[in-house]
Amino acid sequence: MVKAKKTSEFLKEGELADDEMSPKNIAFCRPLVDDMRKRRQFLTQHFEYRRQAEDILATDKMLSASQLRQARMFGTCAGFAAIELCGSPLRVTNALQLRHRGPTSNLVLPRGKASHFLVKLDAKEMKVKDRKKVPQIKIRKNALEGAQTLEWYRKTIRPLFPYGNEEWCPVENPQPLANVRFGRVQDRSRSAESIYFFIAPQSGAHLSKSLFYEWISEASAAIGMPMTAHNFRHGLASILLKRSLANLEKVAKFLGNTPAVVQRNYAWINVEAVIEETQDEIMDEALG
DNA sequence: TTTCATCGCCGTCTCATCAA
DNA sequence: TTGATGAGACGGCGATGAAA
Repeated sequence: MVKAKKTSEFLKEGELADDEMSPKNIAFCRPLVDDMRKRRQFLTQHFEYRRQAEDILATDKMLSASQLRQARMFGTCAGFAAIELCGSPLRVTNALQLRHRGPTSNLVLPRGKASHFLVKLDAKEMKVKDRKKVPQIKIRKNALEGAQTLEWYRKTIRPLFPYGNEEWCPVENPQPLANVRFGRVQDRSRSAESIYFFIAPQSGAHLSKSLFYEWISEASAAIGMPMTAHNFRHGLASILLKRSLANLEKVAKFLGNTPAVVQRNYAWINVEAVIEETQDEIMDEALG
């Protein structure tokens, strides 16, 4: 094996990739740390997804199947991005499997005086099994509109899914998609609302990761920031580390990774940041 | 034809185990 | 106690087939 590593280009590349972020991900993150405009676009992309969905829904006419798909896609991406950017960059499967109903619910909706959403992941659902590393995550109502976007998703987009509205969810013989619009087809004798916050278009199960990857790829490209779902984690970590190397521990906790892993993945930022911080220290010494 | 679910492959990451 | 290693889980993504 050692010999093979010395001779095989493929294995050499694999060994290298194991130690650092992939070139593709670095290519995505670099503009975020270098370009203020890109950074702001990344951090507020949920607004743009929401605007796209609202544009599609701004009609009194029945939606076509394609328009319905687009509205669901942009709306779901807005909700997902709000969780990642205004709450915590959860792993994709954890976010897609959030449940706000039922005995295993792990997403608490705003109620009473509380205006925030609360994510309460169990250690069993996390890649990191250490319970101490699984904090509760508040998604607050503030200027970044995390909670507002989730509330909008819940009230406007989620009911566009067959199992997204308890007042008219079909249990058997689902209505044609064309009729699934703002609850126009109602059957109060039926109630099978999905327990999942993000719902699969054709069942009451959670939105599948493959379909979501397709949606986020398409939606992000449409707003001029092509990315994958996992790029939320990479992007946020890169931005925070670029601000200061002292954020290393903070970023590790934020991502649910170990500091060693963060240091290894974002070494390319560290090198540049170390040089810049050192230059600043020299300038401080020189100019007092 | 379009949309979506499922499957599978490869890379990445965490964790448990073991040797130094 | 620390570092190396391998197993297993998860992320990323394409291929394929079923259903509308």
